[in-house]
Amino acid sequence: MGGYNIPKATIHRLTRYYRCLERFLLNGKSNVSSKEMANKLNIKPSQIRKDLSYFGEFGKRGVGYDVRELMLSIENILGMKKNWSFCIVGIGNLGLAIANYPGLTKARFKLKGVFDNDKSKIGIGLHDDLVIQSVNELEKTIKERKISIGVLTVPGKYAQKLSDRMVSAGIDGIINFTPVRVIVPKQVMLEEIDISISFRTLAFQINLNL
Amino acid sequence: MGGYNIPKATIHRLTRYYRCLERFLLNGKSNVSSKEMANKLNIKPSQIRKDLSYFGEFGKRGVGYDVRELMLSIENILGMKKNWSFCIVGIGNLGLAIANYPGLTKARFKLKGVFDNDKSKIGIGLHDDLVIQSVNELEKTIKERKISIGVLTVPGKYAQKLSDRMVSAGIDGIINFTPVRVIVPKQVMLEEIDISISFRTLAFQINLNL
DNA sequence: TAGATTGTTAATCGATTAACAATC
DNA sequence: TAGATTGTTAATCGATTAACAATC
Repeated sequence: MGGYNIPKATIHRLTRYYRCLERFLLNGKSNVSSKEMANKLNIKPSQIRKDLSYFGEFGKRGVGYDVRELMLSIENILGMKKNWSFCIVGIGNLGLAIANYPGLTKARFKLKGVFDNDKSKIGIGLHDDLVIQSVNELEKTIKERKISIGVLTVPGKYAQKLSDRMVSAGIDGIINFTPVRVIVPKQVMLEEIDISISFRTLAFQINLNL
Repeated sequence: MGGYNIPKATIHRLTRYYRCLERFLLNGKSNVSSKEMANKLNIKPSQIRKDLSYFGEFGKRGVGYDVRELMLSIENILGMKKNWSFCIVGIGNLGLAIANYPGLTKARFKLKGVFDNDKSKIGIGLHDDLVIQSVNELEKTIKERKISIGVLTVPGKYAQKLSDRMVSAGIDGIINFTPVRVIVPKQVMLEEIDISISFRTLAFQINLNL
């Protein structure tokens, strides 16, 4: 059941640590201290050490961290070298944008299914090996292709129903881009990205500064 | 200079309160208590009252909140009835998706400029009244059309430079969709949305649960 | 008036940061 | 050994939740 109670912020920072280590490695550095990393990232050294301590001991006292080793450790922690399969439900502009998002393939997220309920879209090819399928085939395809992550980019009113269907097909996690909050059982992981809320928050802050 | 030190989470929740009030109004309710709202939203009543208390007193003790009045107050707090103009820098898949994002127009965010440096895209019309412009015209257009929000959907390596250019043209806020963090002066507001981090966080959580 | 619910103060919880003993 | 830096404990900070006096 996992669940060490690790702050989400820690996970976000781990990806930043990794990118930082990549740069150090490129510059030919093989060892690095939490202080050096913290300076680059504009955070406190103890934050880095605390974050890492959730997962084990990766450094040498008095010496620091081996860049390559720490990268491997973070790769392990985050499951970065695993291959993840995902599908996109709703091939509108946003769905298409995610299908073509360059960072995902590099990060081993492989698109294995695309669904829509618009008959004019069904059957159209995507990338080399995919065809837009009817949402009727959602459950069957998730099971057959062992898809573990589902991306919801449909109009809000369909979000909960399609989320339920993915859950019933055995999906492990859902990324919900609709403005509607969906409910999933606790064993299914959920990330919500509400683009309009970022616009709203920004507008509020600008408003405050006037 | 504003800056009451209001948690970002409070702003996010205010938009949820507003949506909740919309539903109550539709159901013909004209008065509502923090308890009733909290039940719907699955949070604590004191959270709602605390959030509202940052901005003033909006209820009647022993009675609750007038639904319509509270909606108006939230509209004011968040600047929801103001018109906001924004531009998109980088008309790839993601930029196009945001250009066509349905919630934004409804929320009074008006697209006033679209830029790219790909010659094959420049000159193409978008919506009724826009044409994709060269990034050379970025500063001029931001000033002429009084654009206050800039959306960055370019490859990461161009992010900082284009951010700087928008800042120098007098932009008020930037929404950065690239995986690269940008630095802006404190008077410029910044929101960062890293889509790949959500995939990564989800993968981590799934990994943990195995 | 008695009951209900606010606005606000105090307590709790969780995350960040500082301090330091352990140790390379 | 002396200096450096870790891993971890304790202190601080900030946000959420509970409690309650004010008051409709």
